[in-house]
Amino acid sequence: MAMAKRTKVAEILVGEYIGKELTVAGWVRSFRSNQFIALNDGSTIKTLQIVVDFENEDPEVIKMITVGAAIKVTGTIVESLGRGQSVELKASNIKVLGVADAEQGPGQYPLQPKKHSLEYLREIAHLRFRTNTFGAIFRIRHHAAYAIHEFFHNKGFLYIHAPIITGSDAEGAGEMFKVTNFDMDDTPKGEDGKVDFSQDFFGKATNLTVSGQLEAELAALAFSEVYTFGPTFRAENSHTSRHLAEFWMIEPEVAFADLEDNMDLAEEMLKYVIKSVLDRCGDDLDFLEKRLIDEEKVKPMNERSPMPLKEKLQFCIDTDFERLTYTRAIDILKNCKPNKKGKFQFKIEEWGADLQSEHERYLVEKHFKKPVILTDYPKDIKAFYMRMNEDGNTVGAMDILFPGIGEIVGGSQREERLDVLLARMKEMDIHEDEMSWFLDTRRFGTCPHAGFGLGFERLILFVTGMANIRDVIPFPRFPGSAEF
RNA sequence: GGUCCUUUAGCUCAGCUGGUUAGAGCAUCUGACUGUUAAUCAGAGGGUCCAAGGUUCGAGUCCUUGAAGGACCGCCA
Repeated sequence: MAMAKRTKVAEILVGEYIGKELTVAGWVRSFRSNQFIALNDGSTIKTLQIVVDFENEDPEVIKMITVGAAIKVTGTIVESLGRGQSVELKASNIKVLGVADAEQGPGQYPLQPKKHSLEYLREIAHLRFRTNTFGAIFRIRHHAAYAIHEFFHNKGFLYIHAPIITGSDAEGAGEMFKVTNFDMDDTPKGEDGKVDFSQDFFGKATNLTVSGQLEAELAALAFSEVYTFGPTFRAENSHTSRHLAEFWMIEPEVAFADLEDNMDLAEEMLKYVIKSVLDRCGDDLDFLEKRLIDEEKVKPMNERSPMPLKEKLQFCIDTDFERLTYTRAIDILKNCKPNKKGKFQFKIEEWGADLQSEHERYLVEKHFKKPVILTDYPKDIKAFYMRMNEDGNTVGAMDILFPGIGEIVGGSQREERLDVLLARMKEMDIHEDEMSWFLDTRRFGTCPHAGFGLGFERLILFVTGMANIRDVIPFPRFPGSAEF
């Protein structure tokens, strides 16, 4: 038997329902005066006020209405007599579907109608969805993901599902997690005493993917324009608020495109997603903006955000990203005040140095004060598949740097010339035989192509104004932690 | 992998140069009130001060080691 038809809170708050009888279901956020329930069903950050006729209601039912309880209420929508809301539901029937034990001790409902620390909520990630902050974050995350598919679909890109288990260990993007079906206490050994993966499930050593790029390249050289959007895994021992061991990445790959096309695509996509979130998640952004301002009140002026969240997002849409070469960036950094005064932990001395995050931050937050695209890095600090420039020293790479986040996109024009690619692989000691399937694209109908990787969680950090990447993915995985 | 910070009630925190019975707000429980907006008022219960060791007449406070959490750096998205 189906549950009686219910109307979502989001719908009630914008629709014409006064005088109508309907049913709602959700979780109690607060219960005041034995009379007013703030009911949230996740469809919006807002709550619907339920007015209980406490004089005629069963006292046993009223006792079960506590913060966190799931209830179903039938009643009539009326204009509110109070000030905080325009409409409310006058309850005629209340059914408690699930109580939330409020007694002290183990089993107590851990969410109270008050501010909790993000660290505490991280420990109860299975319940943090029910808070305003995480409700807002994950509604925004959904809309951002939807906007990404929408953007690429509208442009005629094909969504390609790259494999999560990969037989390649040369994706070149970091340490990999091993995938095996072996009994770890009794692994088959070969004659050389090493683990014999030929007896494993796949008949070879396999890993979790660190990037879908190589597979996306294969597809791009047939469909012209493709993208992947899936989980990726890095077994790096990273202890920062910007890294996860499991994160979601968007990787478009475009044939017949060069570095400039690549930058145009990335900038257009970022603006599209940010605009979609601004257009569709206004209430959630309002809440997060206010939360951020409150949180920053205790910080000194120079550590606060230069502008409120929504204004920052609008600014990002309205501004052309600053595009400059690595070489020009080094010039600016070499001659900037902090460098000359020794304020940088790592002084910029000469061309070829890898930029530290303090340098990137200076360029984005102090010098240009807007998103920056850095291009044409020295070949020695970039991956083997990036296209060699005419100068023989730099490659057609591009990194997009965002204020407060740092690198949000990393991409390049790919090396499509077989001889040049082979030479680079030899230089960087990457074995040709393992990559022959990839090299086939350069052997058969190769063409100029380009692509990039966008860290989805880093984009969500930016649009929500959150500070820790562990708070923008439902169940974060990082060194020492894989809870839930 | 490196550097630094934190750990006191269910939650958020205060606790001064070591001093005798460790506090507040919220939450919980009891009662009052009943058009509230994180309701209000009165009362009650609730503590292995992260753990182990040390210094001291005396340690929540000082020292050592460990654990857990966090920030930053490196690796990158």
